Parts: sequence; structure tokens; C-alpha cells
Amino acid sequence: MSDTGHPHRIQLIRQGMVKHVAPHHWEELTPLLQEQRTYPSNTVISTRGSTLDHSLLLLDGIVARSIPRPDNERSTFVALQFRGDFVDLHAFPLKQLDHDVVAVTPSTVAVVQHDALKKVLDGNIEMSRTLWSLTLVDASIHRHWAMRNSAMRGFARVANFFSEIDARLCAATETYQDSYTIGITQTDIADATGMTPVHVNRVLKDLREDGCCSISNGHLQIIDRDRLHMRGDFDPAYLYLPGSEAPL
Amino acid sequence: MSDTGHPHRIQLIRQGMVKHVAPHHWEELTPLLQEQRTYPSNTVISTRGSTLDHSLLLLDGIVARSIPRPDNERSTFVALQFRGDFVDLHAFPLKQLDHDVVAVTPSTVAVVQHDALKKVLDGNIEMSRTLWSLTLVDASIHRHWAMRNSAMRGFARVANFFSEIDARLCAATETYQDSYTIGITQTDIADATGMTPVHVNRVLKDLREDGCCSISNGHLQIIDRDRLHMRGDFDPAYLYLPGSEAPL
DNA sequence: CGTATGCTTGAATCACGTCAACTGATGTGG
DNA sequence: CCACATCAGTTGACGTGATTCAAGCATACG
Repeated sequence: MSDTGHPHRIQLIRQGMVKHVAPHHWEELTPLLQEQRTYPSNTVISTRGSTLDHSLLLLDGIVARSIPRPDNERSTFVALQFRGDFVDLHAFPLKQLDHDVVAVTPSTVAVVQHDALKKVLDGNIEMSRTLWSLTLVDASIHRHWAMRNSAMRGFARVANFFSEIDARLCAATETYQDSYTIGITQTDIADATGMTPVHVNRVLKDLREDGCCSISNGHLQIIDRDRLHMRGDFDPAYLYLPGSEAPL
Repeated sequence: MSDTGHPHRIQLIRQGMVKHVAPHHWEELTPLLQEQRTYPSNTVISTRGSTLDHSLLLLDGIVARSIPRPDNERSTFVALQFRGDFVDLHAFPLKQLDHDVVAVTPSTVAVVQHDALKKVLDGNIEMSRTLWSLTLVDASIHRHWAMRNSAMRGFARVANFFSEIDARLCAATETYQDSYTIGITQTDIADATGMTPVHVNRVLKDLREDGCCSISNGHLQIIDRDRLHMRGDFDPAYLYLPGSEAPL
């Protein structure tokens, strides 16, 4: 299930959301990352209801926060995490987990033990507040997801969803790309957008024919970024991306 | 727009979510509440994009966090706040506001200036973490709203929504009631559940005829709480209510 | 090989949205 | 006081976006 690697082999990237952590704080943080784990796709990393004594820094892959549906046949994704994201950092103050954490694609994480983190943060109000901010950005994204899945129709909804993935992956890799190998299935997209896989399939076809983007074999290609943003009414402000005008 | 009251007239209730704040911390916090404001229903308290130097403690009324829709004709509610909730506490670390804050019903708030709060929190890691937790409970509720509006059908969705209101108002007033005067309109419910006002009206009729609850003139009556919870697949764990088994 | 998983498409159905008309309550100004 | 406007709620008729059920087709895998 999980593959433990040697401490010295951890590749510590300061890209994506963790870039909000100032360099001199980052130096205090990295020694805490002593364990590395790898999960194959479609595996549960943490289950809801459980108590966590650690959080994860996502090094590679895509991880979803997932809430099982009442019927228990499928589940709903309420958030996606990309490389450079702190996964379950909110479990540090809250301990109890209210949702599942699932590796959507093969994923690699670094483990941060809460007691070690506590020792560092207890003496460092400033960094403490930065990490607080990181969890609040998650909250901002949650709000956007609630809005998107409540107020937008299928076509615009998926367009907005891909715009977000594009923007976040761009921030995570620090290069603008026209195509990404993300390896998520249409069923995953359905879980994230609150639609059926069948309808997702049809919307994807519409997006392709409209010249926005195309996705096949887990390979997302942005054909016309401006058009995609327009169709999805996309405004990345809610992402608080590092480097954008809105500071943390 | 806002009515400023005298400092000594503020009625400080330690009910609802602020009950998570320990009594000895509460004593440090209350001196910060020096100003009281009252807003009539349907008024904007803070607009998105603006920078906040204060947060609000909701003393009475119902306040919504609202994101304008692309068409700009209506807006979507992504959260509701009740008495005892910290409104916009997340603006303390984040400063920038990504959504509007609107008084849904006539509301009274107490103002907490961020610089005063900072002085208290800088020397108090423990309370700092409690307030961090409070914002994370908001995030948990956001996740639930995303799930609810993505995965549940109209009938169950509204049932779940009312179950939440019931549970939170109960926690806010510390008495189990069969009816509440909440004063929200069917259009408000529509904005919160991602439905049209017309369809909300029909669902409310179904809920009434099913013997769950009835709402008229902003007056919510719980007819059969167990039935309501069943219909809405309601499990209050995500609310982290004070006094429940899941501690902060 | 056979079986599982993901993608694609069609046809039928349904939940929900849209448009519109009507009611009742409240409020305002002449 | 009445005429008029406004807003919340209610209901009907109709249209459509989305789900459901189903079949077919790939590719991957033990």
C-alpha cells in the first residue's frame, strides 16, 4: 500500500502552494519531512473519522478529498490537491478527519508528524500564521467548488473545473503548458463536478468540438485557454496563487 | 447602514461555536469587542475584493457568505452564519475577502479589530490554535455544502439543509426547539441550495406533506426531526458542534 | 484467452428550470 | 382614503438539461 523511502532521497520542491512559505521558514520545515510514501492510483490514504497524528506534503500525483454519498455506491470529491499542496494540514489543529483522502493518480507524499510540527510552530507565530493561511486557501477553494457545482451548468462547470486544474498545475510546475498528463478518468471528473460519467463524456465532447480543450487517456490538452476561461467564467483570484497580486 | 452602540451595552454570549473557546481564553477575547453594529436584512456587510482590518462576532441574526453568479442577476450562498459564529475570522490571516458578506435577516455583530487580536494571539499559541480550528470548522461545513449541492436531489438537499439549520440554531441557543423564527425567504433557500425559487417552493410543499417540517413567513417548524434527518441523510459530525464527541 | 475497466453513443425518462399568471401582504404618495 | 407599486409566495404549462438503462468497443491484465 505504501512505500517508505530513505530520508535523504526526498526531493523537496518549493513549488505550488508551499511557495507561500517564506524561504527562511521553509528551512525550518524541511527537516521535518523524514518519511516518503508512494500510493498507487485509487487507494485510500486516510479514512474519515480517523484521528491523524501527521499531515502530508504532496510531492507528486493528484489526491482527492472525498465524501461518500448516502447511497454509498460512489463518492463526491470536494477538493483536489496537486504537488506542492499540504494535504490534511487542517488535521493539525482539528485532528479528526471528516472526509476520506484518496490518491486519484499514483502519488508520492512526504510525512510531517504533528508533534514535530508543533515544536516548530510553538516558537514561531509567523510561520504558524502562514500555515493557517494555507488551510484558509483550501477553504476559499471549497467555497468556489460549492458555487461552481451549485450555480453553473454542465458545460461551464467542466470548463471552469479544467481552468482551475490548468492554473494550479501551472503554479505547481512553474511553467505554462499546453498539455498535462494528469491521468484522471471521466468518472473522477464526474465525482468532482457532481455529474454522471455519461454526461461528463458528452460535455467533454462539446468542449472538444468548441475548441476549448480535449482530454483523452488522462491527457489534458488546452487548445484555447482564453476561450476555456470565457466558457467557464474563470477568475483565478480565489486560488490565491503564489505570485498573484493578492498576497497571503 | 450600521448602528454603533456603546461598548458596555454589548451582550456577550458564549454560546454556539465560540463555546469552543475556553473560558480563560474567552476572558482575554471579550475586551476586544468594543463596537457593536446592527444591519437591516438584505444589506451587504463586506464586499469581496476588499481588504479587512477587522472580523465580526455574530450576536444575533443570520449572515450569509455570498458569491455573485456569472450572470450577476443573483448570487450563491456558500455558507450561513448564526449567533455565536465568528464571521470572517479567516480574514485575519488572509486579509483579502473572496466573497461578499450579507445580512440575510436583521443582524447584530460585535467588531474585533485585527491589530488588537494580533496582540492577544501573538502571546497565546493555544488560543491562536483554537481560532485556527474555528476557521477549519467553517471549511468542513464548506465541504459538506459542496457535497450536498453536488450529490443530493432537491428533496433530500433541502431536508439536509434544514437539518443543519436546526442543529446549529439549537447549538446557538442551547435549547432544543420545535420552531424557529429565522426570517429567510424561499429565494434565500434557493441561493443556498443551488435551486430555483420555484422549485424550492415545490420541495417545501413536499416536505410539509411528508410530515418533516413546514416553513411559512420565515418561521421554520420541525414537525418530525427524525424523519427530517432520515430524508436528508443527516449526520451532524461535520459541524463539530461544541459538546459533541468530536473535540477540537 | 476471458474478465475488468474506461470510453462512447442512443433512446427513454425525469428532475428541474423557465415563463407566466395570479394571489396576498406591505408600503408609499397624492 | 384609494391607487399604485413592490415583493414573497403559489401554481400551471412547457421546455430542457441531466440521469438512467443499455449496448458496443476498445485496451489492459492475470
